[in-house]
Amino acid sequence: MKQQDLFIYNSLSKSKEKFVPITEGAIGMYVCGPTVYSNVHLGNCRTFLSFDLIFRYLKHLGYKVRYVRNITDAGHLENDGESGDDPILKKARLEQLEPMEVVQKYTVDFHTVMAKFNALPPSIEPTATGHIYEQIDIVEKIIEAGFAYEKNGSVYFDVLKFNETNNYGKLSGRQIDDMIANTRELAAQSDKKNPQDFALWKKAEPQHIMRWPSPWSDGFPGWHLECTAMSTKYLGNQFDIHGGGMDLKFPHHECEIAQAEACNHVTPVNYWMHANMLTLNGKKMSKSTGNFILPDDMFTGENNILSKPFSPTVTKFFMYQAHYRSILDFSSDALEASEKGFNRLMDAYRMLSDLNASEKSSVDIEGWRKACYDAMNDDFNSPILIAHLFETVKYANAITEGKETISEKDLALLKQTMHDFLFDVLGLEESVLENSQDGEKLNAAVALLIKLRNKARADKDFAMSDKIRDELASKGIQLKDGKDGTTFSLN
RNA sequence: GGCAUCGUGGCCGAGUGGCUAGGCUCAGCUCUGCAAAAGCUGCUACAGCGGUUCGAAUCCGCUCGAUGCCUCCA
Repeated sequence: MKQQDLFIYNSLSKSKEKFVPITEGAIGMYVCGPTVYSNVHLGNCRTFLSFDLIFRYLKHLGYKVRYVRNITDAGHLENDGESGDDPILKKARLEQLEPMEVVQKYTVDFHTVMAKFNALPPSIEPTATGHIYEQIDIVEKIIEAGFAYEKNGSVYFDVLKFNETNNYGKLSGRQIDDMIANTRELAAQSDKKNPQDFALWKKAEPQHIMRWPSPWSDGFPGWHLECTAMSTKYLGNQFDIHGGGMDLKFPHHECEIAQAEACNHVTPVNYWMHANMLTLNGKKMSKSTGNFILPDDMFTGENNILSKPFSPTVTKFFMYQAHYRSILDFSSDALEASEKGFNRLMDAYRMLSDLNASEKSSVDIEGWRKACYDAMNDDFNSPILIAHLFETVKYANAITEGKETISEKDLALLKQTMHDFLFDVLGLEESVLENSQDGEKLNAAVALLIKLRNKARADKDFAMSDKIRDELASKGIQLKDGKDGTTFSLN
C-alpha cells in the first residue's frame, strides 16, 4: 500500500491536519485504557473500538505502529480533597478481595470482551502499578523544574506557576483566569496552594493498602501521572498520536501535557484525538449513574434495553456507521437497522465469488476503490467508507443480472479491496457458524430439510412444505427461496 | 455560572457554500403455489429568526433545545 495523504482532526488545533509522523513510516500512538475496578461497559468499548479502527487502518497503510494502551490498576483518586480513597481500594473492601485480585478479574474481563469484538491487542499494554519508579522519577523532575511542591507528604503540581511560562488549558480551551473565578471554596482542608493544582503524589492514609515508598511518603501516584510515565517511556518525549475518550480531555489530558512539558521541556504529543461518547437514553453511558449496558448482556440478550441479542460484530458495525467524533445514541431500532444492513453487505461480499468476469468493465472499480480510501484518509470516516462498501451490493446484483460487466482484473481488485476493508480495517467477522464444524452439521441438516420441502412442493403437498418452512422459522431458521435454490439464515 | 460540542427527511446517520451520502423503515413492482427472502423503483430533509452571498443545511449573529467537561469515568 503506497503512502497516502492522511488527514487527522487534532483536538489541539480544532482542525483537520495533514498527518506527518515524526519518524517516516513509523507511528507512536498512546491511548488511555480502562480502569479495571469493574466490568467495562459498552461505552468504554466504543472508544477502544474507535482506536482499534485507527490502529488497523494505519497498519493497513503500511505504517509500523507502536500502539501503547495502559491498564489503570491503581492510584486514581476518587476525591482529590479529603478521603483519598481510590476506586480499586474501595471495591476491594467491598468484595473482601485483594486489590490485585480485583485488578486481575477485571483485566481478564476487559481482554475477553475486546477479543469478542475482534479488536487487536495493543503493542504494549503497561500497568500503572508496574511503573511506580518511573512515576516517582517524573515527580522528582517536575519538582526540580520548580513546577511542583511538597506538602505533608503529598506533592502537587503548581498550575499557576506553570501557566506563567507555559499554556495550561490549550487543549480544552480553558482560561486559567476563568477557572480561578469559577472555583467554589469547598475543600477547606486541602494541602493545595490553589484549587487548580493537582496531585502528583498522594500520601496514603493508614488504612490505604495500595501504597509504595517514595521520597515524600508511603503513598500512591496522582491519577494523571501514569500516562505521562508510560507514554514517554515507550514512545519517547515526543510522539505522534495520543487518544482517549472525550471525557478525558479535561482535566486528564490537560494535566498530562503540563506534566510532560514541565518534566521534559517539550510538548509531548503532535496529534490529540478524542473519541466521542456512546449514549443511552440520550445520556452518556456511565457506571456511576447506572446508565450503561454490559457487552455480554447485549450479546446474550439478557437486558431490558434491547429487543434481541446482537453479536459483537454487528455492534461494532453499528458503531462504525457513525463517525468516531460524533456522539452516538444506542437503541434497539438503530441496532436492528445496522444488523440488516450488515447481513446484506456480507451477502454481497459472498456473491463476489460467484461473479463471472467479462472482457471489459462497465463499472469503475478503480474510482470506487479510491473513494473508499479517500473516506478513511479524511479523519477515518468509516460511515462514508461503509456507504461506499454498500455500492458493492448494487454492483454484484447488476453484474449477476448482466446489466453491468466487470473484467477479471477489476473483479480481483473489487474482491481484494472488499476483503481488506471488511476484515483488515473494520475488523468485522462472518458469523461464527459459517466456519465452525457445528455450522457444517447444521448446514447439512437444513439442506436435507430443504430437499424434503422442495420434494413436497414439487408434489404440490403445500401443507407439508409450509410445515417445514414454518417450523424452522419458529426455531429461528429462515428459509430463503431464490432463483438458484433455497438458502437459509439464522435469526 | 464558565468552557466546548451539537440540533439533518418516519428512525439511525454522513456531509460540502452551488451537483440525489448511505443504512433501516415505508409504498409500488418483479419473482413466488402462498408467504418470506432477494432484486428494481420511489420517498429531496437540514431547530427558529435575522444577516453575508449570484447562491447556505454548510459562513456570521441572536433565540430556543440537547449533550459533554468543570468531581472518578472511554
